[in-house]
Amino acid sequence: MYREVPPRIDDAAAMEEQIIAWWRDRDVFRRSLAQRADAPRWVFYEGPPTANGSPGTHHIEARVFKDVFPRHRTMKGHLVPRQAGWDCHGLPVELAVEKELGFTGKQDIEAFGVAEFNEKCRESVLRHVDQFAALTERMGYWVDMDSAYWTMDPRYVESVWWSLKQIFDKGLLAQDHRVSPYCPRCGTGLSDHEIAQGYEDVVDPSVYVRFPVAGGDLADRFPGLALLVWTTTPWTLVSNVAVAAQPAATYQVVRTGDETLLLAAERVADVLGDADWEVLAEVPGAELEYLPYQAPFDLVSVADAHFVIDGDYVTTDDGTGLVHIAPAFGADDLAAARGYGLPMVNPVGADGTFAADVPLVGGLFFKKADEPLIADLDLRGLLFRHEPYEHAYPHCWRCHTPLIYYAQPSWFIRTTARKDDLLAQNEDTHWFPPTTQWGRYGDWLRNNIDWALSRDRFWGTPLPIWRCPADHLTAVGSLAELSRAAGRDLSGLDPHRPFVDDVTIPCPDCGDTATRVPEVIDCWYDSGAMPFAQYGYPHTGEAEFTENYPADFICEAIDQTRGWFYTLMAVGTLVFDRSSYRNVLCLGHILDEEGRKMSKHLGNVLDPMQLMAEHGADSVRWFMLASGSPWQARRVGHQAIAEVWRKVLATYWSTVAFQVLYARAAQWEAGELTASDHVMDRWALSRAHHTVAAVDDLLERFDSQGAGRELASFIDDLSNWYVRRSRRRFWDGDPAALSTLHECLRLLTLAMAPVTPFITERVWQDLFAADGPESVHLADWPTVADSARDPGLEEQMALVRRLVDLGRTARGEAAIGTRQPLAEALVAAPGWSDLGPDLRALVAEELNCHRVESLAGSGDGLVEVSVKPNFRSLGRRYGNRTPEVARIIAETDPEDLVARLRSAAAEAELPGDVRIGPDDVIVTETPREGWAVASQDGATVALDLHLTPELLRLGTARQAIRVVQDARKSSGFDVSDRITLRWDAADPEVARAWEEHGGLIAAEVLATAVARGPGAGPGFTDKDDTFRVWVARA
RNA sequence: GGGCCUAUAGCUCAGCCUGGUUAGAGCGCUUCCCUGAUAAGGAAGAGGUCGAUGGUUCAAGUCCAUCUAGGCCCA
Repeated sequence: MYREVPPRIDDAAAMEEQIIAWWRDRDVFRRSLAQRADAPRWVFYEGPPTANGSPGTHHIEARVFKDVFPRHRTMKGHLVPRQAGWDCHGLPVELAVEKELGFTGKQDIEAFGVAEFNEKCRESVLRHVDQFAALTERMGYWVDMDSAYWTMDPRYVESVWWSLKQIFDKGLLAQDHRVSPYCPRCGTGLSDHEIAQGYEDVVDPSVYVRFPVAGGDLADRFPGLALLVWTTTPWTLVSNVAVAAQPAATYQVVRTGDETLLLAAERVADVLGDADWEVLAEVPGAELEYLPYQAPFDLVSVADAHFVIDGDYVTTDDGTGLVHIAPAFGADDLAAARGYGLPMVNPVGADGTFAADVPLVGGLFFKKADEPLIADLDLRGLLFRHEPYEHAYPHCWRCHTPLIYYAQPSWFIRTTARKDDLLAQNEDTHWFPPTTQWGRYGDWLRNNIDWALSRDRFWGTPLPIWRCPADHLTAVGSLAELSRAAGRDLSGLDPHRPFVDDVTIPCPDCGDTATRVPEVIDCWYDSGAMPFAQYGYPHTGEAEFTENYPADFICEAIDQTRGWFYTLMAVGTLVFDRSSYRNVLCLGHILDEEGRKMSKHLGNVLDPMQLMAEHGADSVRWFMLASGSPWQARRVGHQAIAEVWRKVLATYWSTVAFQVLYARAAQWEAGELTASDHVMDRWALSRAHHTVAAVDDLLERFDSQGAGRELASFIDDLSNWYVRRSRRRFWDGDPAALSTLHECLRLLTLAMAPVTPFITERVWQDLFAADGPESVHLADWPTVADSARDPGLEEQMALVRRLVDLGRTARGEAAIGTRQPLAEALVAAPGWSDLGPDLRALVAEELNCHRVESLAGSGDGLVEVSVKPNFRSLGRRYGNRTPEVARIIAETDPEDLVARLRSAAAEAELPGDVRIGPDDVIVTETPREGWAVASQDGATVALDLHLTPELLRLGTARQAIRVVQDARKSSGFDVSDRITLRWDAADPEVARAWEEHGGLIAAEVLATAVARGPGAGPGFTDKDDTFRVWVARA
């Protein structure tokens, strides 16, 4: 027999905590893996969260999706290895520690000691990982945290080293220059994150400069022609090597005053303003390529330069559409200049001052050089215009020094050399949603630039390259290799700074002493290496890696397109010539109730642990999975989550509690499914199997929203139709009903287990564990029996429910409550004639009408027939004649038309050579008079409103039953308690109703005795006080 | 500036791929009904120029183009 269960779960969180403890005690997660040890694998990779702070609600989102699909696949018979991982390195961790220590820069860290600082970073990571672990367990995310990979583990670092050596050996890892914001005072580059904190409004000079054209066709045609170039950083003009033009834009040669200028057509009016000007010629931007010009300064020597190049990124929204290129001081500039083999000219030193030997500006701080340079341009007649320009410019957030975009040596992975391979790998990857593949992500790949790998920082995987004074480079792939190279045992070395920095090796090329280069690597490389590094491959874990590569499924939020989705694919392609994953689910972000991004700054952050404490993890999970589209940004709020419990999970539980209540009352024992011909049983089982099949299919396609819709709809059907309609059978302990609901709940519980693992576990324990696996999460996905499916019956039941709704509408309009029995209802609806007697009886009972008949059979003249064209079927056949055919149908006598369509021919020929069948029209039949009628979509229900005294007395009896039931409930009686019943009524008709139907009333309310006359106390009365009743336990 | 996503009821979201003539659900509001499991359920009402404009089509919330606004990512 079932265990007793409470009618309601008042504290979902407490229930879940018990389940968590139970899982832990029984080691259920590990066993769910163990029992699939030899099963085919469905590999999942956990993208490691950066443990630099407390987990937020967005972490739950991704982790719910990372959990539900592996659970589903596990039930389906796969082994789904799930190893947790923690991203330990990187600037975010360093910044968090710097903040804790009150540091303001690299100098502070160096003074503190790199070893000590890195130790603090390690501690910080450990601290935050604990919080993630707590969240993970609480939300029911099953992932193996005991064997979690940590990117700071020596074994992991060694594996990363090995892969970097592979890339180095392929010639794809090299040092080059990278333009990045740099603080000349602090002597360090700044990350994007830091720049964002330091924008300040400043006034810079905005100068328009003439670059005289130095040759070519245009120079011949327009002597004295000059390019007009706009810049807000005059100091970079010293390093000019080219001018970029937008190839797709149109440029004009314009005469103004006594000079001739070239600039973008769209800019002419803005730039020349009120001055008189005349367009002499138009030139497509693309034709300007290689047009030579005279450099604005000749202070440093630049060879093979100074011509116009194509610049796709050049805009004509401001400036002149001609952009001066100084590769040392702009990322776009550097990229564009590289394409033309142009040199990089950098006369500015690391301290931000011009080299001493540069004429005019030598020794000046870069910003201070603007003034003398502008004066010099003016003197030489090259300055066209000079005005102040106020704009936001990045400053160092620590010392407020203006940053300089500055080319610094940096290590790159030549991903551009493998771009075609990356695109090919992307071609073979399944993206959800599919648009990401060639949209956001594909676009990023097509515009791929080399991966700037190195960081001038402390807490990261050290770049394993040793360099000797002769610049010979040696890549090291493991501590063992390093030991061999160094000639001493370093197997126990912590492969972090500063310890690796102290290891020197003799250069294999020249024997001189090689020291490690100072950089650490981008922590995104660490996480991209997780498919092999989590096993320490190839130094250890060969078998695990081979079995688990590549992943079948990964899942993160959309911001990872340029993050983990990319690095995982890139590292896989670079090292193993294939991407590391096959299917990728890309989630939208979680927003607050106002649609804003959650941030500490706005104070709109929802603490995930608190959210689960309040609503339960199941409700939060359901919300994340099923409320809105996974790949769309969604708003999360308390109300929406509370609704999940109320509408879905509480209803599910309540159905379970109902089953338990009556099964226990009937001493019913679960066993084999009791075969039943009852139409409700057949329908419920069909719906259950339908739901299992649909949820299965939807989860296969990562459509958790669709799966939630199916589950919620079945829960509603079960609770508000099957149970409601079948109550009497449960009171009677009907084994077929109990067995059917048992089976429906079993199928539902299994299908819902991946989504809401807690409540389904609870239900499993209470109802099913005795006859099956100990845990629902050790159970197999249910097999769908085609024999149980009956789509025709499901359709017929849908019609029944539609007719019942129509009947209610009709009653509502006639203001006659459902409790009042009526003599007759007439129905007209497509499909009505196919309904069996049991389903018709169902309609009669729901409508509380003694008879339900077909409207068509009620005799001629009673019924009004109207016909509407069915455009969907007509349109298919008649195309542009459809409106005309619709008009012809409208002009046809509807009664005649319907008669013809219902004749044996089932077809009607209309004027204009129109031939229509029964599907081409929607027929609505309504009785003419004396009926309450409701119609919709060709279905009509008409209720006979004529109330006889007999019917009225029966209505009174129904009212009496209702009042007694209420009385029982408010007196706190148990549903099976027998009672004695007393009643009194002044109205003789009411009294007659009581006497006439006393037996019925007594049977319905479990009264052993019914007598007229007052009982003890005030008793209970109906709404209109037509009678009074007294109840007492028998 | 570029790319992508989104825009449907007061709010949260379906519907759009595959076009069909009173556009759906839930929450909230009003009225009523039903209730031996239910924090439930049902009916009706109020509440929609389906972001705008143009196009394709016999027919557009649905397909196409442009625009606007918001979001995300990147400059």
